[in-house]
Amino acid sequence: MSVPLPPSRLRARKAVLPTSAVPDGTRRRILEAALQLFASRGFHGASIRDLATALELRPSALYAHFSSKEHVLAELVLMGHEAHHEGLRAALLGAGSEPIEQLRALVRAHTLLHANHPQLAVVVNEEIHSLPPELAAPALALREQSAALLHAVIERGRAQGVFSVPHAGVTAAAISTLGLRLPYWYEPTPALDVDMLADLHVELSLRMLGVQGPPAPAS
Amino acid sequence: MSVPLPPSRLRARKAVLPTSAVPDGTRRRILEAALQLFASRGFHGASIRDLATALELRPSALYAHFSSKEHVLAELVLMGHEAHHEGLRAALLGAGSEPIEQLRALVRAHTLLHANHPQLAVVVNEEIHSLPPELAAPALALREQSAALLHAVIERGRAQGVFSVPHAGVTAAAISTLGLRLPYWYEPTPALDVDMLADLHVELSLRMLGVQGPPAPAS
DNA sequence: GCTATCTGAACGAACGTTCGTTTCGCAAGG
DNA sequence: CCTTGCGAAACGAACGTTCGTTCAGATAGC
Repeated sequence: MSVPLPPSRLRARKAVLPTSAVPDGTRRRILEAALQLFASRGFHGASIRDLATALELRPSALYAHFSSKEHVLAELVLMGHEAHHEGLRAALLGAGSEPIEQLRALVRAHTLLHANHPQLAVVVNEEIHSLPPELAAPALALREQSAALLHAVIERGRAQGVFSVPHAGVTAAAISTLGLRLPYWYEPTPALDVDMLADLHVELSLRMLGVQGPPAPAS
Repeated sequence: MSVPLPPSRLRARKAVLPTSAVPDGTRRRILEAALQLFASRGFHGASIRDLATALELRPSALYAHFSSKEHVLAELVLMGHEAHHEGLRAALLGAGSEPIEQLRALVRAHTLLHANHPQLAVVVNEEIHSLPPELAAPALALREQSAALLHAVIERGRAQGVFSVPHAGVTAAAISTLGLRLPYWYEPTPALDVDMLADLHVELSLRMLGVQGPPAPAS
């Protein structure tokens, strides 16, 4: 009951899976509870018994749905990368052929995904290192593909002369990073909702790429 | 011997403490080995026995120097925050009174610290969440002071009209983030050494702040 | 009566930590 | 020069607990 609060990385918020590919049922409940726990205490800091307690189950019951604790993490990590990659791909498809529009779409999607699914963003980016290489590999492959999307847009924009950057790789890293650290400080408020945040990240990204935007409001 | 390689977050590089405040000896060796281990496997993923093995000691020997595993981490986390804060403070003192120069100094120092001490950066930013609140508190206080330094410079620049940002808080977060994610992708090479990287981060930061820099080289 | 799900008990291993003993460098005393 | 005593450091063995996981059996829905 009155156990001293364990340290927590993310304010407790209900974890929501970004996909409907996992049908309702115990398996989905396990994934959502594990997402919450792994995000707040880390993979090694959250035990199977913690997970079972959160689900009001006995530890052994989990093994009817997953073959090991690592496989639960692996599924979360893969799912997160899939949602991310699919989000970027869809955004790019919906944008026109102009690099500026494409970049706007990518940064918006990247920011919205990280802001709307902070726990998954944390687990995907931190706890993937707790997976053995063979379980992490599929996710890492997806990650490379996602990075390639951004690089391609930046390179095209540079070739067309609409982007002007001192160093494409460092700039791409900077833009990706905007989203990656979000879960650690951002929380939606009426004064700064996810949509405004995405617009701000687009603006910052374009500035880094040397695109002259509209003058900033006086505020 | 041929144990299957455990997953690792950071390429193995010798961990160097950024301070000479810790005298040579076993205590310092423990801190450096723990830094290496905690950075690569995480606090919960690295055991006292792992640490002892790396030091060619028996687990019990460590307790002559630290009262618990948590206290080893706490010392690393505090030391990292102190080095960071002191680095920023010194950089700011060495800069003039112009916001642009002050920002350049802060971003340079921030980037150099993270690039030169990647393990410490990772431990400080990720593993601090494994500490009980009372051990994390001193470091968190320092962190707030460091953030305040950046905020103050941005606010002064904005008041003087040399910076023009759509949202000061989000821009400050973006600039901090540039350094925080460095350990995960950057490694010094002749083609991109730490000094060039710091310059690039300064340039990106000034662009985000709406400062017109020199035109980017054609490369 | 088959299948899917969960329980209860238990397994061996690994965990952080404690404690009595041993080792060793070194200064003091004869 | 040898002995003695001392404090710091490391050892070796063990502690109680928690870890991930297994498995035979109970339960429930089709």
